[in-house]
Amino acid sequence: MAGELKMEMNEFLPLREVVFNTLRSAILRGTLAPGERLMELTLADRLGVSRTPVREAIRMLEHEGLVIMRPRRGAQVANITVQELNDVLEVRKSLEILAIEKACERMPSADMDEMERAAAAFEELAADDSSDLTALAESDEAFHDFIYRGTGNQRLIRVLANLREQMYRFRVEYLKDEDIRKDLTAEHRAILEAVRKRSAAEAVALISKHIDNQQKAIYDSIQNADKEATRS
Amino acid sequence: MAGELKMEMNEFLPLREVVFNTLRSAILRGTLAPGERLMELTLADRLGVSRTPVREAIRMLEHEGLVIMRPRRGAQVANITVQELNDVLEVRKSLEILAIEKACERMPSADMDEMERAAAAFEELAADDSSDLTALAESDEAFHDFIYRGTGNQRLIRVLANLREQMYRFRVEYLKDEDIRKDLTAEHRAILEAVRKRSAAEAVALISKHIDNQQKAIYDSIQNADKEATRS
DNA sequence: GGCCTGTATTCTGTATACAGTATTATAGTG
DNA sequence: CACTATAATACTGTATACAGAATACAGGCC
Repeated sequence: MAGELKMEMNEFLPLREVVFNTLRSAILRGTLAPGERLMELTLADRLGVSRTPVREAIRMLEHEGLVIMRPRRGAQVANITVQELNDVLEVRKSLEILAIEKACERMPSADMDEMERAAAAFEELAADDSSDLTALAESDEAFHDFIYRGTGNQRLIRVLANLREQMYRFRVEYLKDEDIRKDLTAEHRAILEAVRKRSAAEAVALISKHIDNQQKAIYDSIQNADKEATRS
Repeated sequence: MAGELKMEMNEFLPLREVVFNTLRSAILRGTLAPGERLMELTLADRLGVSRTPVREAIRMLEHEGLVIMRPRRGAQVANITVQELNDVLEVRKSLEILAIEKACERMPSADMDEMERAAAAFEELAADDSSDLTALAESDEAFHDFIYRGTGNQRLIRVLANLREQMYRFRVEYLKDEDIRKDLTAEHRAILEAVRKRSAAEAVALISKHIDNQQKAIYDSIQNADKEATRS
C-alpha cells in the first residue's frame, strides 16, 4: 500500500485527468487495495500536486464505481461484492444484447471491415503466449467497441463503457487460460459473421453466450482467488 | 436569464449538494436556458458561495447530462437534441423491460401492496384537474421506483434513475393532457396486475407500450413547442 | 478492568489567491 | 473598408489557507 504511484505524465492533459488515470490504474492493478483509504493530502503529496486535482479525480473515480465516498469521512477504494458484480453483469448483458441488435441494423458495411481487422489483431495477440495480457484485454475491448459504435447510440456507448470498467479488475484473470483465449477468438469470428449477415437473432444468441462465458470465467477466478487467500 | 437563483437551503447538506440541487432545478424549469453558459465566478457570487462548491456541482451536472463541459472553456447548459432523446429512450426501454422482468421474479408480495398504494395515490392526483403537475410527475416516478426496487439490482436502479433524469425537462408536458393521464392510470393498473401474477411476458408487453406512449407524447410536445416557437 | 469524557490530531469542506489560456476589443496597416 | 496584430479582459486550472467535523488516544471515574 506504500506502493509507488507513478504519475502517468502527459504534458497537455489537465492534471485531474492525469491523477484520475494514475489512481485508476493503481486501483485496477491492486496497488491501491480494496478498502484502502484515499486521503487527499497524502495522495497530493505523493503525486506532487495540490489537493484540488486529487479531489476532482476522486470524484470521477466515484462515478466509475471504483471508489466510494462517505461525507466528511473521505473516500476509500470500493470493495466489489459478488452481488454488485452480478448486478453489473445483469445490466450489461441486457445492453450488450441491445447493442448487437442495433449494430446488426445500423453498422455501415465499411465498419465491418475495420471490425474484422480488430478481430484479427486480437487473434494474433491471443495466439502468442508471451504477449502482454493487458494489451490483449485492450484488443478485446477494441473489438467490442466496434459493436458499440455500430449502434450509433452515443448514450449506449457511454453506459456500456462504464459498466465494462466495473469489471476491469477481473478482466485480465480470465485471459490467462489458453483455452479461454481460443474460445474467445472463435466467438469473435462467429459474432462478426452474424453481424455481416445482419442476422440479429443469431448475433444475440452469440453475444449472450459470450457474456455468460465471461461471467463464468470471472466467478471461477474469484473462487480460485478465495481458495488461495484461504490457503495462505 | 438573469433569473433569480434561490438557494434551496438545507442547513446540514454539503454546499455542493445545495448548489447542485439549485442549478439542477433551474435548468429543468428553464430558468437556465439550454446553451446558456455557466460561469463559476458568476454563479458563486449569485449564490453567495465560493467557486469550489459551484465547480463540484457543475461536474455533477455534467454527469447527469444536464451540462456539457469543454476544457478551458467552461460549462454550458446541455441542449438536448432529438437524437440524444432517441438514444436515451432506446437504452431506457431496454432496461425498463429488464427491470419489469426481474421485478416479476423477485419482488416480495408485501412490496406489491405498497406499489398498489403508490398507484392509488397517482390516480387520486391524476383525477384532480387542479393538482400540481410536478407532484403528479413525482407520484408517477414513485410508482416506477417500486418496479426498479423490486429488481433488487442496485446498479439497475441507479442507471434507470439517471436515464429518467435526462427527460425531466419534458416530463411535465405530457401530463397536461387529461386523456393521457387517464391512459396512464389504466396502464399502471394493468402493470400492477401483471406483476402480481408474476407474468413477465405480459408485464413486458405493457411496459413497452407504456414507454412507447411516453415517447410519442414527448415527441408531440416537442413538435408543438417548435410550432409555437415558429409562430412567434 | 471497562467505560466515559476531554483533548489533540487528522482530514474534509469551503474560501481565496495566483497563473496561464481563450476570447474579445482595439488599433494599425494595406 | 477589411484584415491582421496586439493588448486587455475574462475565465478556468491549480495551489494554498482556514474552519470545523470526525477520529484516536489518554486520563479520570465508576
